[in-house]
Amino acid sequence: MTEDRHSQPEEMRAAREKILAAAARLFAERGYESTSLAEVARAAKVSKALIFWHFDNKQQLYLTALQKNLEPYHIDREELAGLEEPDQIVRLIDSFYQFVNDNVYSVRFFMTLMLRGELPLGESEASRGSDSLQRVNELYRAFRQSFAEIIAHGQQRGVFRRSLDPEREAALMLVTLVGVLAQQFMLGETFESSKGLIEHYKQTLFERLRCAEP
Amino acid sequence: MTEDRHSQPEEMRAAREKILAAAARLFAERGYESTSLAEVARAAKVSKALIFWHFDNKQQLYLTALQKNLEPYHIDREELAGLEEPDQIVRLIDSFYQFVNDNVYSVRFFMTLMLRGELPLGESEASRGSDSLQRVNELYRAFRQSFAEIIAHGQQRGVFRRSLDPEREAALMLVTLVGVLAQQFMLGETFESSKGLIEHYKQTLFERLRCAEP
DNA sequence: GTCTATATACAGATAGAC
DNA sequence: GTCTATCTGTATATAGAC
Repeated sequence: MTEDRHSQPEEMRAAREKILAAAARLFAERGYESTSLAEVARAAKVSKALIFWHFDNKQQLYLTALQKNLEPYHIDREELAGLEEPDQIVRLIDSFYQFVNDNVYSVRFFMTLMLRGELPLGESEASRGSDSLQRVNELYRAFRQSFAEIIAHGQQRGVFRRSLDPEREAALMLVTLVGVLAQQFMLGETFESSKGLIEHYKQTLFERLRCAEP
Repeated sequence: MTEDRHSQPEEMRAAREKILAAAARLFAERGYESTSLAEVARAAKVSKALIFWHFDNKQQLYLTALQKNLEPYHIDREELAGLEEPDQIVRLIDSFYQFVNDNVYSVRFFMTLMLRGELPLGESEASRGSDSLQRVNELYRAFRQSFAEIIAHGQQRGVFRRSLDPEREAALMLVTLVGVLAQQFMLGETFESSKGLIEHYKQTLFERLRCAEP
């Protein structure tokens, strides 16, 4: 999971970009309803009217900002090559939380959206909003599938128990990771305070996955 | 986890109660920002002005409605008495999801609030933060502690592995339960579709907790 | 206690100068 | 492209009759 945003100095960016950056941050922090365009304008240091020159309306700004938040991320499978399966799993778990930690606002934002089913514009077609949500779902599935593949490989190589169903295990893993995340956000805890729990989970996980000595 | 709301026929209730009921439902469904008092008034079949006679302002109505949503719930420890520890755990897990299923709106609502940090909380003191969030935290802790106690008891009776730390295990359990919940909400799944996952988790859990034959 | 009517503020959105 | 000024709708909240 890596990010390749090519960021530029604040002052040099075109107004449109400044608006998008401010909007992405504010919508993520405060949500759609309670973020006014006046606030976005102030944060971006432009006039309200300029927002309407660049975007048709509030919703379109919002959708564009969403997409901007999602585009740069992908799972980096290269970096796992050559590692033992257990290490691959550890690496994937860590990069999951690294990603989350680096993008608290966006992640919180998307969790809120999905939680409320707030895919704006109503969930009926035509709303390109669901594209963004679609992307999140893809990302989620990609993680799950990566875990499943690693487990399956590990089984073939005899390091993981063969009695397990990789898909089921991967699904449960993702659920747990998301649970830690949710708790972290919901109880207002920091990433640091969750670390103990995460380490404990890794240990638990390997006790489950690992073969008894062959 | 049981509910003991004493509901009355819609027409007979005092206006204040009708307002609270409508507010609780609408806030839970649509959130604070996007629920107008006009809608509440319409749903409660009273005038907007009457809301302000009964409540100081929108926020106070909101907080009062929240409390109404939470008060009736508690963990019913009686119902666990006499069961074997593993059965107690199964029962607690099931009643957790039963509760959630019976109160989708409220649960979703509170998760959203906590996620957005919309209420000034954080689990440690200081927050004059709403009583309601405090209540949610208490409930969460009560569940976790119940699990920890059951595990500890099971250890003493020799049915669970003694090498485990009950608090740690309970924390991880809650995280997983919340994770299933979060996924259910976020991916728009139904409770039914999560059942397979939950059953798989129970099985995984007991493989971890149970002693090898003594 | 409950209503109608109204005050006040601010949201999203437009017009038009530069 | 960016601004100031303004329109229009709707939100919270109040006044006052009954």
